[in-house]
Amino acid sequence: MVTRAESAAATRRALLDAAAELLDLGGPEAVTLREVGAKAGVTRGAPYRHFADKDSLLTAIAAECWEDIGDQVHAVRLDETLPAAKKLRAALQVLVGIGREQPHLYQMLFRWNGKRLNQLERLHRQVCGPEGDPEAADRGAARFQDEFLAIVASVVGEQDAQHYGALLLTSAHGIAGMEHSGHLGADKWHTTADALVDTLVRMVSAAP
Amino acid sequence: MVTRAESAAATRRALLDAAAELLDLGGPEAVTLREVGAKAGVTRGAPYRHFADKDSLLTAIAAECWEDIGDQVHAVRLDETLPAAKKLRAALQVLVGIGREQPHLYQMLFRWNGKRLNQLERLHRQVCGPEGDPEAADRGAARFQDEFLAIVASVVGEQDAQHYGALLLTSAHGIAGMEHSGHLGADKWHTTADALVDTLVRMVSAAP
DNA sequence: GCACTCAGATGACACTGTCAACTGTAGGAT
DNA sequence: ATCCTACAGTTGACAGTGTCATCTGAGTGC
Repeated sequence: MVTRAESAAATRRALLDAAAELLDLGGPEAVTLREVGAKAGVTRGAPYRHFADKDSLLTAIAAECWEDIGDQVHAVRLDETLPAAKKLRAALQVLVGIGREQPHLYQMLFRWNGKRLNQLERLHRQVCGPEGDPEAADRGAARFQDEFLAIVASVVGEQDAQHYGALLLTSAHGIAGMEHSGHLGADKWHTTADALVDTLVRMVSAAP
Repeated sequence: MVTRAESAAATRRALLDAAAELLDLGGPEAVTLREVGAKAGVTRGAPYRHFADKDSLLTAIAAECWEDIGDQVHAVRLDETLPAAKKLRAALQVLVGIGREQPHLYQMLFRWNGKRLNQLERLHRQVCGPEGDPEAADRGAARFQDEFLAIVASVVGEQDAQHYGALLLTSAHGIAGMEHSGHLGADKWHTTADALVDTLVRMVSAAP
């Protein structure tokens, strides 16, 4: 026999998995609460017992992805076999790789946190309804940032880590985005995302 | 008296303007055909006489923006008072500036051309319905690319123009995107979008 | 003058997110 | 053992949405 808490947790997981699959296949528009419920074996209203709204569900997926990214970059940072520059390259490739293989998921990572709740609404949710935990994604992103910054610092020094870290991250983000949107076609620019990342790392490594 | 063609052209313009305003205020979700029609003084069905669907309307807006960007970069390229590196910076700032001041419009520029019609569907549209001209945006982007590449070539030479052009463009795109999504907050990275663009130009100008 | 074309209006349909009200059961209190 | 409560999940409903088939009426070529 399963306790009620276990059952609820299982449903929540099933909802997340179903939503992630739909997101992967057809983007955010394809994630309908009805189909998410059907895939998870419940009905359309059930998700509202676990997430405040559709947006919170997508944010929760992004949060899990951020956590995963944090783990990967953490592993890269601790990998003793890699020289610093290679670590930098590997860390950036984590992002670009997700952008390439799960573009819709990637978009969720960097989207404007749609209904950024003002303090009043957040309080209301905290009292009355299920907490979407909109901060979870931010915390995951911050974890990644810390890991990433440590790697950057090992290449350019603590002093310039913030600036060059931001430069590398935004650039990788742009590479991922334009690769996805088709504006970085090899026939258009005669280069590839990977080559751009390499150049980026090389230039920053040699930066004054 | 107005001819029918004039009236239709005026309506089309009104639709584009109304949609652009709604897009600016509330993003793509806020652009509803009903409200676009209302703002333009027609009803919800009217837009379908000018655009195949909502997506085509948004694409048309993006196309106009690309054209505008092309003009601006063209002017920058011809400006004799600017040294090459400053031209590069100015060209990139055109993009970053739009990302800052009209973020929703900016997103339309680089989105995956949603319903990228396969050849069959495109033929069908060509025969039966109004042409959304999904290529217009691509043409506008290509125009910008040519202008931009010429400026890049004047800095790094013809040989490396494609590669470094792509690097600069993707990076600027990432800067604009992360600034918009709030992931480039000054409190997080202790730097600004403008500073990043400057560093980018400096590094590329000094590149081997 | 007349048939025709086509911009626009209108009714309808399927689908969406969301919520109020309801149901049934797990799990603690008596 | 019995009652009670909390709460996961269901169901019905509603307001919007994009989209299409159909209709209307005025400009236009003959």
